[in-house]
Amino acid sequence: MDKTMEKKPPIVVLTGPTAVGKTALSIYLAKVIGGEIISADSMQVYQQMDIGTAKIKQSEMQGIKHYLVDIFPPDEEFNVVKFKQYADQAIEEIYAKGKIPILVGGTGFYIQAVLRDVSFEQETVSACRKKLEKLYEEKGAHFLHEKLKEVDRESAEKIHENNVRRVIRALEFYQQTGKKISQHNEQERQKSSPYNFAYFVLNQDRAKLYERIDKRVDLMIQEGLVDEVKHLLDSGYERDLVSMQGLGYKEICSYLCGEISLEDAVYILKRDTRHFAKRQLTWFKREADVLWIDKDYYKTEKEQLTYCLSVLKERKIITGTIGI
RNA sequence: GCCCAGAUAGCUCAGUCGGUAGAGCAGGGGACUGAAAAUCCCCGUGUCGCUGGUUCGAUUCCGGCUCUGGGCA
Repeated sequence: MDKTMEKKPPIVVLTGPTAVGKTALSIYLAKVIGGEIISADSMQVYQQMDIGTAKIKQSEMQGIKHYLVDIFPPDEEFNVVKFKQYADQAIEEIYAKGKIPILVGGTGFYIQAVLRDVSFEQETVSACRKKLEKLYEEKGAHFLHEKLKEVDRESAEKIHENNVRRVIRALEFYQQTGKKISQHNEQERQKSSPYNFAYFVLNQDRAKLYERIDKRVDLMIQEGLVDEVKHLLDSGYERDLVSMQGLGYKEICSYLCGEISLEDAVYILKRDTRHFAKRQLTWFKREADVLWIDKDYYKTEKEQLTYCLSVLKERKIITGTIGI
């Protein structure tokens, strides 16, 4: 073994806002460096949800193994903790084969959990959250926020009282572990990554991205998104499932239930997807050590790939012999 | 051709009893550590259609013009 080589295990991340073109580049990259793909996408894990999640098709995979795609029914709740468990396991499997794991997908939160090896407290999913939700219904957001102030002042200062979901989570954390979530977060933030990683974010001019989003939504409708959602509802999967909160699903549900016209549903879906892309970008901007791949500069996939490879060689994630 | 109603932010519109204007949406920025495609926070100057008049002062009142709806011929 070369002593100068990085001791940390290698990992590649390829992300970016929705519809920017991650999938195509990821396959190209995986083939060239001998990698396997772990999907970092909170919605593509669900079976029967293909069109709306823009899930990669078997034929598009070109023989590259994908982990964490299509693994749960729509009524199974998925979250970061599960993601972290499955992803860590997949990473081990990939190393065992002597290959490089490539994390591909737009859920920045999930990527962070794996890359920084965030540890999650052992918590039992209890009635605790339900109780807090009920408390909110009865007493309102301000009351809950005041309650949080009593047990974890720092969190209360950081979390806006209208952000009920996060206020509830902070309270839940305290009740379940006896610790303050603000302290836990602070601890985890200090951690440095156990990996020798390259974190690529594919991006392009905002107006062009929005055009792509609009087109992709139109395409989803053409490909039968409405039927897909209808089939899910007919199969007994209800609107309030976590999976059904995904973009494309909640809007089409609203149409199928007669609340809005299809035209309005499409308009809202496009708009919400644009908003989502913006939020993703905000996340990536804040992440440290991010390598932006500007599509307006690296215009072709080949140029994008060449850039990636140069970084990977420099960081000794791949050896110098690999080329296109 | 005549009558009526409009013309104000990218869009839909409110408003100023005359002292140069503000909502929603769009758009922009931000937060995020067990729902994250979720959840939440912050950001509003624009020849007030053009042109005369009245006035200390007009986007606001009056006249003319242009355009857009609707009606009558």
